Amino acid sequence: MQNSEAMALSAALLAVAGELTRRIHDGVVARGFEGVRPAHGFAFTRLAPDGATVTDLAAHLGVTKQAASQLVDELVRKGYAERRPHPGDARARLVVLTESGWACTRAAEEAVAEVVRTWGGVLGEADVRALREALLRITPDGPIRPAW
Amino acid sequence: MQNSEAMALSAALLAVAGELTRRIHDGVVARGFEGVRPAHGFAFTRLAPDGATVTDLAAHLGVTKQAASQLVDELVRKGYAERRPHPGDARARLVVLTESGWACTRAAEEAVAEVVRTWGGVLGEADVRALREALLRITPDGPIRPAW
DNA sequence: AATATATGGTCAACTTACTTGACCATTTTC
DNA sequence: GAAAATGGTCAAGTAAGTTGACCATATATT
Repeated sequence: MQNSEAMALSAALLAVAGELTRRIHDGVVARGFEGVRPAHGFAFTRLAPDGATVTDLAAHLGVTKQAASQLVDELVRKGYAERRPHPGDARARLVVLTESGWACTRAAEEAVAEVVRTWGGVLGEADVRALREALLRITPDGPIRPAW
Repeated sequence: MQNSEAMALSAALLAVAGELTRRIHDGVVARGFEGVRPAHGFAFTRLAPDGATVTDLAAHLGVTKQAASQLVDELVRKGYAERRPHPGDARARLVVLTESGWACTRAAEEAVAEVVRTWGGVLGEADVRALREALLRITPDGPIRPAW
């Protein structure tokens, strides 16, 4: 592969990722959820199943636990999450989504589906599937990190 | 396409984009360029051919011209760019890369090539090509924006 | 069992990378 | 030639992270 082709791949990947983020955000806002930032979405995916501790969240997001705690403060203030006592560890607290938090999560999923549908319109179903499979194979482990 | 498949695609795309950014940054640092942020790379790609004005740069990056100006201040302070009078418009200034700026650009290109090579090792050349073509077809116009 | 160390969490202060608002110099429009 | 638009900067404010200090509880050491 030529150097310029690698650069084109890199630029396209980053541009598409930026556009995806923007359109998810717009879609969530369009569904009536304001004051939500992209970073909150990644917190939601970690909180969604059964809740998580602030420390879990910090590791998932790749930030300090202080930053994660401030983010939880914000989610609580906006009514998307709440802190509950942690069963079995009196130091810890379990952060869980409220009903509003679940609704916002569903809105984000709808927004994602909408964007992917437009990609399907351009590429066709088979190529979208191939894109997904290729990306899954090169997906790294480790914390979710902003693309820049 | 199922909703969960769309979510998997979205998550993989964002994770790969974040990892790419991180590895480019690491590669540039490993080649001896310190104090460079990912955002500088996008500025470099705009400045590279013939230079650009601060306003051009702001549009390219999707930020205010004040922010672009501050970013140029930083690049100048670090020796990667310089402000020259603009030929044909005495209001404007042409921001161009210094030799050090070009060297840093080349280092970033090498780092990108290195990452894409590892993807080639996992996917094979044909699938990397297909990935590039698919991404190019869904690449949006407009300013480069952070993925979150 | 008692003590030492590690872990979960928060408070406070600081930093960074942006923003908005005001303003000046030059260019373009009419 | 005057009015409006454009390129750029200065200054101050804001958002989202950081580091450092600290407390409460849990785990490990002896």
